[in-house]
Amino acid sequence: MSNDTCHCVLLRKAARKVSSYYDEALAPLGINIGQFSMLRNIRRTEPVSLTDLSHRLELDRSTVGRNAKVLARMQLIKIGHGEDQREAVLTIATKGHDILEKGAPLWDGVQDDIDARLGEDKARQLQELLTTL
Amino acid sequence: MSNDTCHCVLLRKAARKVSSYYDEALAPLGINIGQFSMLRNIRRTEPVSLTDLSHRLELDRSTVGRNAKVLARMQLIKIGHGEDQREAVLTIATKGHDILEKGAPLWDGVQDDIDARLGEDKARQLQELLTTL
DNA sequence: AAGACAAGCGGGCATATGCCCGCTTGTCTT
DNA sequence: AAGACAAGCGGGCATATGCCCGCTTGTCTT
Repeated sequence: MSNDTCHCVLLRKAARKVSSYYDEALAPLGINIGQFSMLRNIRRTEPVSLTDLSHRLELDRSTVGRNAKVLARMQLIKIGHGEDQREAVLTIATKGHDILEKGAPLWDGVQDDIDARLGEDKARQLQELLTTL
Repeated sequence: MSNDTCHCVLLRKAARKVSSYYDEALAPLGINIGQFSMLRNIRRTEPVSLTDLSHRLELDRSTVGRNAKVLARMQLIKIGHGEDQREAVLTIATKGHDILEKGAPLWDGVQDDIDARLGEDKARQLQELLTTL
């Protein structure tokens, strides 16, 4: 079997490509899809620790910690402490809420484009397959 | 719509997850799936320039250049010059052929596992969808 | 032939990702 | 209460990715 049909390589290519669609759409906000997604996840469960967030995002904790620092530097989130002094606790900052609001329609646009291009059936198929892997 | 159904985020998660399957299988060779895939692509078209390879891999040229350096440091490929003095030309080194041979069955194993888990139909569906994106 | 223009790279900058190690803080056992 | 053990992080190390800038080399126009 050739490399062209390797699930992994195809997945990685597709992920890069689709990410770039979202990145382009969000570019006016100076934020990429990874950051936007992380911001959304924080909002859903704030205040949230790095460890909890890393489980939700299925990323390594140290990765989440570093990515959080980038968001904090952009003043989109605040990194504080919980009752447990070990915990770093993330909350959305004012500017973060702003970005979330402005980003939503941009994000929707790309999502809708992809859905339209794939068609309803295939879009659902894709979701199913990806969550199965 | 919630983040859980974002094509992009799902794709990225799936790509990371599946990559880790391949990485684990290839770990005994001290190589990861990205490197292995690149090695295979080089073999198919060697001698190949960075620019050509970047088109094949759908990666930025500078990314390919840096990744090539890693493979060269591992002595899996050689980075030489073409007739065009501007071109950096990649060829598989002896050790690279060795890794390609040893890696093939490991790679097959993971691919077969995934195919078996998905079933023939869904595996084909996945390939189709990913190339459509 | 000389100058304009393009092709091919490398290096710098920024972010992303995972693993390991060691430190601090909290909990649990005896 | 003290010591063992675990949880939560940060920092270091390595690789991965894209973009931009500037340099070298090749090509093309006049």
